Amino acid sequence: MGKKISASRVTADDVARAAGVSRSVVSRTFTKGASVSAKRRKLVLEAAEKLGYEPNIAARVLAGKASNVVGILTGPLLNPFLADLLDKLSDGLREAGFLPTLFKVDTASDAKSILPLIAQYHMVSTIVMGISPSAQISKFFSGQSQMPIILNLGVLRDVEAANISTDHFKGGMLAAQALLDGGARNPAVVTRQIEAGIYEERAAGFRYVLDQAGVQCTSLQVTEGSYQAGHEAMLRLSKSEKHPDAIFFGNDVMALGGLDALRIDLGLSVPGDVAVVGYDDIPSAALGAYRISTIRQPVRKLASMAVAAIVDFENSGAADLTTSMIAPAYVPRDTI
Amino acid sequence: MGKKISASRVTADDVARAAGVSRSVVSRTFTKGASVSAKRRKLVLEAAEKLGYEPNIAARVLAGKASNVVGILTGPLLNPFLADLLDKLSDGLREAGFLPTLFKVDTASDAKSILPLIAQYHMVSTIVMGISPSAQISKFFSGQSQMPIILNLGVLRDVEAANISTDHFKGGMLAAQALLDGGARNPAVVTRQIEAGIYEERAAGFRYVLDQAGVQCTSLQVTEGSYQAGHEAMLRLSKSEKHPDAIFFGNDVMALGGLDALRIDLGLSVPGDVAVVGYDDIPSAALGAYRISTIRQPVRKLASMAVAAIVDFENSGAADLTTSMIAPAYVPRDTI
DNA sequence: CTGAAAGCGCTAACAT
DNA sequence: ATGTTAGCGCTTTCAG
Repeated sequence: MGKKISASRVTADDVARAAGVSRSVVSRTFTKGASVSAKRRKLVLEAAEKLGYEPNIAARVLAGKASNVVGILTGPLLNPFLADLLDKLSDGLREAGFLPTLFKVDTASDAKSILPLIAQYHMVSTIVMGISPSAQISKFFSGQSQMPIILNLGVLRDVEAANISTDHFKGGMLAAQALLDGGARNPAVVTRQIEAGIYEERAAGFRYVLDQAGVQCTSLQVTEGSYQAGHEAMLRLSKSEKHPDAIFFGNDVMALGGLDALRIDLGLSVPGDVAVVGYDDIPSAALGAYRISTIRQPVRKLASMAVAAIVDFENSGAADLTTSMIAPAYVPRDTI
Repeated sequence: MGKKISASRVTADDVARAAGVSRSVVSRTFTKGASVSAKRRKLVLEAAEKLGYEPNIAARVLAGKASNVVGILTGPLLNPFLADLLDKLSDGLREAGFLPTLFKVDTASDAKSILPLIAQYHMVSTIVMGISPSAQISKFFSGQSQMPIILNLGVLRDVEAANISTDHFKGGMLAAQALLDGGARNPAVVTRQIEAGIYEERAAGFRYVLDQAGVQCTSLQVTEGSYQAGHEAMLRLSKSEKHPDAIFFGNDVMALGGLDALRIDLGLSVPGDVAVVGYDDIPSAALGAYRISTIRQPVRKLASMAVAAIVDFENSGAADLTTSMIAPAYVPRDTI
């Protein structure tokens, strides 16, 4: 019990000695674009292989090479949309040669305590997603020599960072149009209250199209984006004076809860009695028993743009703090 | 466009100068358990605060301090169970002062290419989860001076690593017992074929209890653990000679697909005509339209034990390569 | 308790 | 193309 693990590490000097060359040659061998004769390179590679040498990143970074680690400050991974985004992000980052390190927090206020930590690691970039970037975070960014990226948090005016996001206003518009096309006369929208205005943007786009069409809209705001919250919101909505015949849920998880309330608790038919649209297009939205019509976020595009921004930053040395809004798409299924 | 970001960093020397002390004092101030007079400590802290100093981790590690980064080699995060596990793991790791960095791969063979990368970072530990630890990975571990942890991959004989897992055999037993208690006469099990034997362990436990009870069991193996796979498996099962009246799906996602096949495609009632048990207890299993009876994996426990193992390793300097199997629990819902 | 000095392993001029 | 040298920012003896 308690197996001792060999702690000795093989250094470039060891390899140099074994290969009968200087340390520089070893370093160059492992630096792409450096000049080493084929003969010595082979010598070094063989020695390295035999000794099991791997360059020490800490030393490399300290010696002035850019670190290739990018921080990901994310909200709860129980959120299927975030998990998906993280998945795509790690793929993209890895392909581009970056190493994602995770700072997961449950609330925006948790994030504060993590900021100093992030600073210590001299990341190339840190990507913020799934939590509202408070003033605190914004201020932190402006003091760092790294590329700050805010991912999918909608329109943000006060943050100095590259802002890459789904166009949530547009998403809301698509939802409204779909519902209208489906014959909605009395729509409602349930949004979630969070610092970042993404749910509000969705709702605003929704109402905008409705206004244009001269249709009134009921709004309901809940504090969580959960199944429970969607369920309760639906029940509450059904008790209001004007029974809505079409509901736009701010995300799919809430739509799931709302649908169950509608069909199981209220005994209504969807889309017969009430039409429903969700948002995100998480896997559960496609489940046979739900098949929720929803607004699909461009996860892959979001991820690849974030990676591209970091690559650009490395090449140019300057952060391009542009805002990019990517249009989502309507996915028709069986709830409209 | 293209905002230049200030690249200058504040070093311990800067702080020392500003505080009128030597660099050593600054270092000690930031090393817990070092001796610095209250007066100078205050001086240093103030100067550090004013200049926005954060110790450079790369330098610290290079100078001999243990790195606090632990690698997580994980399978696809689209797997809700893995996402959940990762979520809990990052929380635990952070509380214990570790920094999780992510190596996400889609298949076990992808993992090979990542191994050298992991070596470069001199992690304290790396945790493998959601992919089958091939011989390649095993061999890699044995050469490293870090704590290797295999998380939730079942019984593994050939790997030199701490093995922390749900007791999948036990899980299978629970599933069988539940189905038997529900009156199953003609059960079936659908497992997934992967290198690591976890699905096979579940099925083995399942069959073991059935054998004891003198009940025959149909087995079906699929290549993916997806909704689609579960759906197709169910359809196939229904066409076989002996129509099963109880199905154990190797995971909840497959159970979801199977349930839809049962109710929507086959027009059968669950649990009236056929009983179903899943495995994992992912959020979707609890959805109103499904409410799958399932075997819940001890995610929190899994995560905390992994963290504890790393903490132990840091304290003792020796890796405790014990195998720990944690019992899952049966969660009765509406499909039995 | 404090400061001086010696590295940790690597890269990047700088001379060959 | 190669070797030599000087750091990167920090921790840690070692004297004082």
